Amino acid sequence: MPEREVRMSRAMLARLPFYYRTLAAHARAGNGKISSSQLAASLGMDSARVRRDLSSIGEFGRPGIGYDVPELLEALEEMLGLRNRTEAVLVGVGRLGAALFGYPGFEGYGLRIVSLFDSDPEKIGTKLNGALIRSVSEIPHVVRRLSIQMGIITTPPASAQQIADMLVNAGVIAIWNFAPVSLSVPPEVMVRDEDLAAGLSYLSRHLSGTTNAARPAQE
Amino acid sequence: MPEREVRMSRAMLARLPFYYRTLAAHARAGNGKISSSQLAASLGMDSARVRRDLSSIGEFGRPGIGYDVPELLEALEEMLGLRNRTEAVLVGVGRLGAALFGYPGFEGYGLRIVSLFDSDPEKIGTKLNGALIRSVSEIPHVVRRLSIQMGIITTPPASAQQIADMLVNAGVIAIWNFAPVSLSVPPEVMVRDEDLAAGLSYLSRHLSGTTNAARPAQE
DNA sequence: TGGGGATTGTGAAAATACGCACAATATGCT
DNA sequence: AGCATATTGTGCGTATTTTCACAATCCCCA
Repeated sequence: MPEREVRMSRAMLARLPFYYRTLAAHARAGNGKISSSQLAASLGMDSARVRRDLSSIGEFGRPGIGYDVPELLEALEEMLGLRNRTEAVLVGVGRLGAALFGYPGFEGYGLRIVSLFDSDPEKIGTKLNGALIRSVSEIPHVVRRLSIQMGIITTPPASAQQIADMLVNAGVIAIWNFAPVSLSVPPEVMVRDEDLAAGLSYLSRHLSGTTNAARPAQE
Repeated sequence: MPEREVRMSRAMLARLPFYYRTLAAHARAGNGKISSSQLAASLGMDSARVRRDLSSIGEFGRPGIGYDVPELLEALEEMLGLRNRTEAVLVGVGRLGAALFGYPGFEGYGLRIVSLFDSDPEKIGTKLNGALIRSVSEIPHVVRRLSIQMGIITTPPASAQQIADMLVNAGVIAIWNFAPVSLSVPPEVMVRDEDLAAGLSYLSRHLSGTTNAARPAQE
């Protein structure tokens, strides 16, 4: 029953999606095998790190050969939870919210946005790409009824915390937060902050010439 | 002339935008002072780390008092390069590209998107919010002529590398990449990958129940 | 069958990053 | 003035992460 001691560091976990992405590209290109050095080169990192990361999720490599792309891909999908279909609600149908809702790429990751909410009376009741925009006051009802686990917040920062509270109370356990504020949530709820301004700052700093930093790691 | 030994770790650099964000919110709320513990609480981190980070960019705190919000804010703006106006071009006017172009929040960070490009003949020549969408073949000309330093890539992954090459050749030194691929660029060019799918994976993993990880750090 | 070249997995060292704990400093109140 | 309270800046031990380096493993081909 000792499943295999899965000892995964925080930093490594953040890298898994990048391995996945690169492997998927290789799979599409028809490569059946890939070496740690190739993978490292594609991602601009060290090959030893790739090997250690991959070895920590299982034994997929064969010495002298490399990694089996489909096999590894499958393991990563499993590990990343991409095989589960996830249903989410999106709150805040502004430009960003609309873009996310229309983004076709999420399907491949098992995500489906099943309901839209906004607080603007002008928007409530209208449709976006065929989906009805509901009042935020309906969040508790809808989320609970559909047993939604994920909430996507694309509201202005001022209302984000309040929305987060509503979502959490209604049973959401994962929040994808695009509002530029840090949310407080109970420890069992996972929050992923996607702060566009932070990314922008990173680059601005480079442009201002104040820096001499090397190329940043991803994300 | 020893400017002050600015020794900044990579990890710390990634946190600066979050300090900035939180401080800006406090400034708007009218608070003139803030303590490391308040700041830490807002961001869900340790106060010692806040103090060490802030002390490494200068001496802004006063023992027994805390930090002067406007002063610190100014220092962070300087440090993050937010005082420079940055002009950028955006390539790939799909849903995401359009959302970014219309996003008003970037102004506060000194970013202005001055030109849009796409390869779709249907889009070329049309306007988005009053801005003309040009053919990607005009990238070299426009970027060079306007001395643009930043390129935003919101194209499909397949063409992202090619666009990156064009941008770099035309003189761009910072790339904000929303396409889910790792770009190869010369070392002097800085790339920031903004991979939405990576964020999604992070949360999916939690939902699949495979995890027992605590709340993740930001970004 | 055996040697050569490639590549993994990992022990151990090095480098980073974290957080505790406390001396030093500042304010306010009596 | 003197004491109580608040809060910074940082030395230092610990934990985490990265990198090096190499034995072990595997395929290919003669």
